[in-house]
Order: sequence, then structure tokens, then C-alpha cells
Amino acid sequence: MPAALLEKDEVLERLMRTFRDDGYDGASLAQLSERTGLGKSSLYHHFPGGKAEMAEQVLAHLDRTLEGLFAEVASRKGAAAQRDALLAGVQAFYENGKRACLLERLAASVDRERFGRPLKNAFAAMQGAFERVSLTAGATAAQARASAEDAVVNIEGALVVAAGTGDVRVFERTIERLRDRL
Amino acid sequence: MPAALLEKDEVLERLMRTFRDDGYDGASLAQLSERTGLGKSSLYHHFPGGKAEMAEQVLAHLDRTLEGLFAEVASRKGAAAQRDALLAGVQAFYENGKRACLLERLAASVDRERFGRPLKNAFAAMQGAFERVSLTAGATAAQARASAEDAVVNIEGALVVAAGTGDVRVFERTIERLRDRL
DNA sequence: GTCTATAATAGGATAGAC
DNA sequence: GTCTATCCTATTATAGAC
Repeated sequence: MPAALLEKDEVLERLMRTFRDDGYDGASLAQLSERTGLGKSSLYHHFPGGKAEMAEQVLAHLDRTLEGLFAEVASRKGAAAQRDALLAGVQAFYENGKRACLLERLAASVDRERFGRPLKNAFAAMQGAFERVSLTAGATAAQARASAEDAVVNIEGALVVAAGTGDVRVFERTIERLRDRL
Repeated sequence: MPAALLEKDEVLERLMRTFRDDGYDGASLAQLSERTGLGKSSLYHHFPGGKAEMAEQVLAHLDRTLEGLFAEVASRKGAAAQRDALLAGVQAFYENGKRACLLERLAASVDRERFGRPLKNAFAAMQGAFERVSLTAGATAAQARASAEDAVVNIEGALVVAAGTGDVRVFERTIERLRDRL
């Protein structure tokens, strides 16, 4: 009985990269198989629900990853340090604008209904992290909510424009704008 | 010899809606056929290059549509009137956040290379419209460029977040934020 | 837990009649 | 310019051996 070739988390990471790069509808099982190094049957062993379940588990994995980042951010002393850690984390996660957002890709998919709830939660978690930074900086609840929404909107938009124009500098400039605004 | 069932522009409009709703990869020929009311063979008569050519022609059609809007905006007297006309046009075009952006959907597709140049141009055209409004308002060239980029990023991001959370109010709030900033 | 092989279906695309 | 019928390939998914 051979052990698993890859840790489950590593499989989820590779699936996530595939979905991010080619989109949910664009990623085929053949591709998902190739990128993970697992045969199709092995994938179905881990994800009986097929592609949709892969995406769901990837989304849950993303939640856990972000939770880790957000906890790390919250442990910093001072609003400026938290803000910088959060922006740096976001920048690293999206590889400075070269990668698309998984949430966007799933929200655009034909199976979007299936991801509705977890997507909503993921966006809320992201906004929540920015909100807490603003509150630490002394903003009112309403101000914090507004500036957090602004941050998430700007990050998603910058990723779209960077991909559409093939120019990642938009992403860099947007992160800088957010640093000034927060 | 029967006349065309629909004007070409109406066909392009319906194709655009299909690509916007279901994405480039998500939209099948069966769907494109059903939504236009044209059989697959008829579609291939008009678009010998298949789905990719449909998207290309839809993109060109979108360019013409936006050009019309932008010209109309430029004819207004005063920066505030131009700003309001542009934002109202954007809001109407995306049906107040209910519709996704075709540019985003094509930039995310597996055939994205094929749309690279026209996509870049479309984003530039959109940014250009906002830039001209800023210049009319008396901004410097650098300020106008920055605020126009900010506007496009915010519009795209708001559409993504609205779709991802199922809440179009994000889009409304973003448009209002832009009105204040411009 | 992984593989090879295969089934079943949907997708894109074409042929040829009208 | 449009249709019906068809083709071919890719895609999702499963069966069964190891």
C-alpha cells in the first residue's frame, strides 16, 4: 500500500494554481491531473464530486490559508505595521499581480451557484481583515467598513486590469494607493 | 433567399450578453446558437473562425458602442456634467452591477492571447474617457492619468465583488465613491 | 491510493440541401 | 442565409486491476 504521492495540501495548492490560471471552466480534468501528477481516477478518489468538489475543497483550503495570514497580521503591534503586513501578504499571494484571484474565477464559472456561500464568506473574511486594521488605526465602524470594502474592490479590480492589459504595474500602483488611504 | 433574421448588431449584442453571463469558456456553441436564435451553421457563416471570432467581433462591437458613449460624454459642457454622464453610462451598461464585464471574461479565457491587443485597447479607451473628464476639471496630466486608472480599477473590482457576494450595492457605493473622487 | 482502460457525453466544427 | 444531419475530438466520469 503506497503512501500518498503528495500531501493533500500540496494537491490543493496545485489545483488552486490551475483554477487561478485557467479559470474554473477553462481547467480540464486532464490539466488538473497533469498539474497534480495524479491520474484522473486518483483525483476522483480524493474528490468524488469531481471538478466542483475540487473547487470547493480548494476554496476551503484558501480560507484556512487566509485565516493564517490574517492572524499573523493581527499579531502585529500598531495599525501601520498591520496595514503593511496585510498589504505585503496580499501582494505575495497574488505574486505582485501576476496571478488572478480564485474567487473571481469561481464567481464567473458556470457552477457559480454551488460556490455562492463560501465565496461570500471568503470576500467577507478578506474585508474583515482590512476592517480590523482600520479599527486599530482608530477609524469608526462605518469608516472601517467603507475603507475595507474600498480595499477589496481595488485589489480585485487591479488584478482584472493587470490581466487585461498585461501590465502588472497597475497592481503595484494600486497597492501603493491603498497604503496611503488606509 | 430569406433575409437575415436579425441585424448583425443584434446578433452581436446577444453574443455579448452570453459571453458576459457565462464567460468565454463557459459559453457553449449550443448556448450561443440558442441565445441568438441562429443555428450553429448560421453562426459559422457569419463567424468562420468560430467562437474565438465571435468574441473578437463582439469586442469590436463593444469598442464602437463605448466610442459612442464617450463621444456623447465629451459633448457635455463642464467637468461635472461629463463626469455624471460617464458614470451614468457605465452604470447603465453594467445594469447597475448585475452584469459582469466582457473584458474581464475574455481576459480570463483560455484563448486570452488571441484577445490581447483588443483587450488592451478597450481598457485604454475606458481609461481615456475618465482621463479627459479629469483634464476638463483642471487636473494635471499625471493626476488625470492616476484618477482614471483608479476609476477603471474600481469599476472592474466592484463588478467582481458584486458578482462574488451577490450584492450589487457594492457597485452602487463604488460609483458614488468615484463621483466624489473625480 | 494509484493506475490503465473505457464508457458516455458534450463540445466545436463541417457538409450539403434548400 | 439558414437548416438538418453528421463528424471528430475533448471532456467528464467510471470500472476494475494492483
